[in-house]
Amino acid sequence: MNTLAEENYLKAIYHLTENDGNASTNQIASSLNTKASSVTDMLKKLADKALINYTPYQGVNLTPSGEKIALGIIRKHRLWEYFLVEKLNFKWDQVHDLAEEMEHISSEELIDRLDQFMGYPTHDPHGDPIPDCNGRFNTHELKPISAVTINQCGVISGVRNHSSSFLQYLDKQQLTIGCKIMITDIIEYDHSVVVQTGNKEVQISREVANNLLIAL
Amino acid sequence: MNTLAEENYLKAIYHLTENDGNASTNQIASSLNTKASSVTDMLKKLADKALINYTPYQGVNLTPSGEKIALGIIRKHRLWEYFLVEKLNFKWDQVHDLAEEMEHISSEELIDRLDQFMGYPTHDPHGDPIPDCNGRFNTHELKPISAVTINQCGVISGVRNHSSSFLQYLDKQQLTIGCKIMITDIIEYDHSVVVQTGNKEVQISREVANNLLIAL
DNA sequence: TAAAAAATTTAGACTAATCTAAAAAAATAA
DNA sequence: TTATTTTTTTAGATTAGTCTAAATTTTTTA
Repeated sequence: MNTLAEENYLKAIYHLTENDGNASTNQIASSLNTKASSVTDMLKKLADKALINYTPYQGVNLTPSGEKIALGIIRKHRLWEYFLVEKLNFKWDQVHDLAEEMEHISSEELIDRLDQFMGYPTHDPHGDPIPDCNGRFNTHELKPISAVTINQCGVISGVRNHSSSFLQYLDKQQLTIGCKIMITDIIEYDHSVVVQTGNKEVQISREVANNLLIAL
Repeated sequence: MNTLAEENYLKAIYHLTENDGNASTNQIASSLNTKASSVTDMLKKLADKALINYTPYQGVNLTPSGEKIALGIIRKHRLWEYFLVEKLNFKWDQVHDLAEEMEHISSEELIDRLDQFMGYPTHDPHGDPIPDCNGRFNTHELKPISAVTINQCGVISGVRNHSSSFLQYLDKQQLTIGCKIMITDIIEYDHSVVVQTGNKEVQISREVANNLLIAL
């Protein structure tokens, strides 16, 4: 098995390389709140274990076995988040740090039984897809609201930022997962977006629009 | 917060001093599968934190704040065991090691919500009492079967050994928590005990009788 | 109660993960 | 294309928890 620190590095590298190609030492350091020199040390260790491809100064990406481990951790994280919200009635802005701890419980059988217990959910409370026990999940195309044109409709389906302050703001504006919305105006001056949700209209900043994802 | 190692030491000391007075360095070492010298180091650290009373060469016991932490961990352990058996359909012989890992998840709120979700159970799957959120629990008097006289009746209510081999043996003999039994004979030669359970009679060794607890 | 045995502590070393400071490599800019 | 800046790595130290071996204290036994 891998240590807690190793698991956190693999998960960070997974997320940093989800779209692009390689993760840099500094990117990893900042996403784990650690120093670049610590990252270098760990990269050597993970490379020795054949979990990452590492060329000094060139950044890293996951090998198939590293990716498998990362997906296992992400699966656990998202299933625990679902459990916390659906069974224990936590709010979606309260579960991230808890799941961060629970994702390191090692048993595969436990997580598979938890999955079954909850009826094999496909998405966590923030709209992120939950990998199945083989690490597979559907990546439906989501767009940030900032990338959508006027008069388009869609369903809020994900967030790019999981901080509780952002999620609490969305709650207050009633912009939560599953809401049908329409983009009614885009302010030229500061790129704010005016959104029709249910019976009311709200105006959200470019920053918010960038971090709120919809399915068209 | 305390480290994982500290929590394990506090829990071990709690169990070793549950009945008697002080836990010795060697007792702690053997219950944690570590060396006496490692234990001495940790005892100093726990004493510095005022979690144990430690006089060199004299063994240790918990201070009130150490006991509070130990009871918190035991509460978590037993609630997770209950969850694993009642909600995820694990067998009672499969949950100990899993709960050993889960008991270190730190959130109080999580465990209190889990407690509520399950309806505030009072005993775990092995019959051990679950401390409430203030660390209180009832200690009903249980006796090992080896301490009971012929013709006495009782209900199997606990075990002193949590190993899966012992629990699997009890399953096979249909000697599980809640079973009504009667002691029908005690073999003088080797202190085996003959027990009436349901419609059949089984003979159990002194060793087993020592580790199986009943309420009279 | 002195000698032997057992239990405990001390001394010194090791590993994993981290850090700061300095050196080296790569990227950027003049 | 040389100098400057940024990024990354190396060197050496630190902390928590552990270990082995030696020293010390306590307990047991004769």
